[in-house]
Amino acid sequence: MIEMLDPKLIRNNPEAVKKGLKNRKAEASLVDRFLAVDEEWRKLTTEIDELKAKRNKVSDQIGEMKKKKEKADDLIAEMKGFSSRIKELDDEQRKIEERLKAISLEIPNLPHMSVPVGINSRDNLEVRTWGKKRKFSFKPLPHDEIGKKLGILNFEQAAKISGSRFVVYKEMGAALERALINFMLDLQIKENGYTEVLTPVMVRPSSMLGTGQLPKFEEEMFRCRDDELYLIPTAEVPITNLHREEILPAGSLPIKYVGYTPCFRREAGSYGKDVKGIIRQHQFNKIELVKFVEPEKSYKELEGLTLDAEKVLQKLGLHYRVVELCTADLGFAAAKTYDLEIWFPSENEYKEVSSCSNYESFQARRANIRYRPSRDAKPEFVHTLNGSALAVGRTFAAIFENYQQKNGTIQIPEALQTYMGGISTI
RNA sequence: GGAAGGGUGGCCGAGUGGUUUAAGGCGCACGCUUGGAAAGCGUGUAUACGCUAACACGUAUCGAGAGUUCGAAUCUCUCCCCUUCCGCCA
Repeated sequence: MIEMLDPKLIRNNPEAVKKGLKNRKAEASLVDRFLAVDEEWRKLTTEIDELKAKRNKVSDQIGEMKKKKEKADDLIAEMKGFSSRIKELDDEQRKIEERLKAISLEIPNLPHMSVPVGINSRDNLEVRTWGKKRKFSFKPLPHDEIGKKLGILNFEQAAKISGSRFVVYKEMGAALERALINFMLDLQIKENGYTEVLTPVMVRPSSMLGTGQLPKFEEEMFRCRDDELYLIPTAEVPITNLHREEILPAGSLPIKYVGYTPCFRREAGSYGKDVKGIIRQHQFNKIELVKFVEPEKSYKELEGLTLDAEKVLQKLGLHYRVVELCTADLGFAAAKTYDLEIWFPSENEYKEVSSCSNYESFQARRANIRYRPSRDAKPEFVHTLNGSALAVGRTFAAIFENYQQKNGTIQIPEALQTYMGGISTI
């Protein structure tokens, strides 16, 4: 049965779990509801197990007697109807399990003890910045206007072929997007030791369950009409599911993947938000880092993963800040999250280009991903982490804004020039 | 789109109602043997849950679910998945 949190943790430390839930503004009474149903389930399970033990024993006896050509009619008569009683209890048990599962699915992950307690996103903590805001001798334009003027971003044609929240990249715009993808991939593969994967972008419902998009966030995803397939909202889904239902052998951790995929999001409920430009699109490109690690190392690995993502911004020379999300702003499955935010001069605002999270065993439980600590040891759940490195479209927009010149051209960051055929200006 | 075949332990693979508490093999671990190794021989080798201080014990799991039966890997039904061939196609 899928458990979101370790049931033993809830049984043994209900007060600690409640406190964690309160801190992230989740319903703490979930704990008491869970414990009540859990108790019911365990009582019934013990009873059922005893009945089944008797059934198995008597059936064996009957088999033994038949083998010896003895009459077993009395025993068979005695057992008539026995299984139907078991079946009734089995049905009851199944109903209880469904209730237990429904409650479990509602329980979010617990914040790590290092996460600052807060009541909303204003309590997020800026942990460091890199670089400085550029000083402009002219009024910086928003990225979409720059793109339109240069004729390399076209929103009208995108709307014609696909509707709002889509964009067509042209000429050096398309080339820049492509350069960013290759640059980001190469960096993680060659310098940070990640294994490259190129996965399907359409997945089954079972994969969406594995990483937690289903059942809660169904309305956020695009689904095929005639096939049971969803378009992925992030590469986290196919990559984390690579090892679903597996027991990874001792010594195989950490496993580090980097993958490029387009991502698809319906953005239901975001009407009116980020309507201009390419900040919030139904389809966007993203490079994703995913790690499978040993539990005791996962927080060290989170720091490393965040630095791996930051390195992209540093090489591109983009000023950014690292924000640690407070308990109230954490995503449903995350225990701790750092966001990377780039400064956008046209709005004098920082925008998220990466979110790096430690899920601890939360996803591993759902997706049943385990490992062996040593050769003969019992399997344990891995810890999973992932982070964007980076959202390509937003990085593209940030380059437009931060590298724009007074004459309307855009400088290409040095690190990208070899990926752009050596040119230095658009 | 059409047709066929198949899902059994870490892997291969037997198994059509009761010593199958899943044969046998491979792999792996330990031991015996050896100067050392190989071979050979022997022993062991799933997961989850419950109950336990622990050992032990119990229950479930042969793709999933339901049915028949005292008893199902095995019989019946429904579904899922995989493979192959034909057709179409980048």
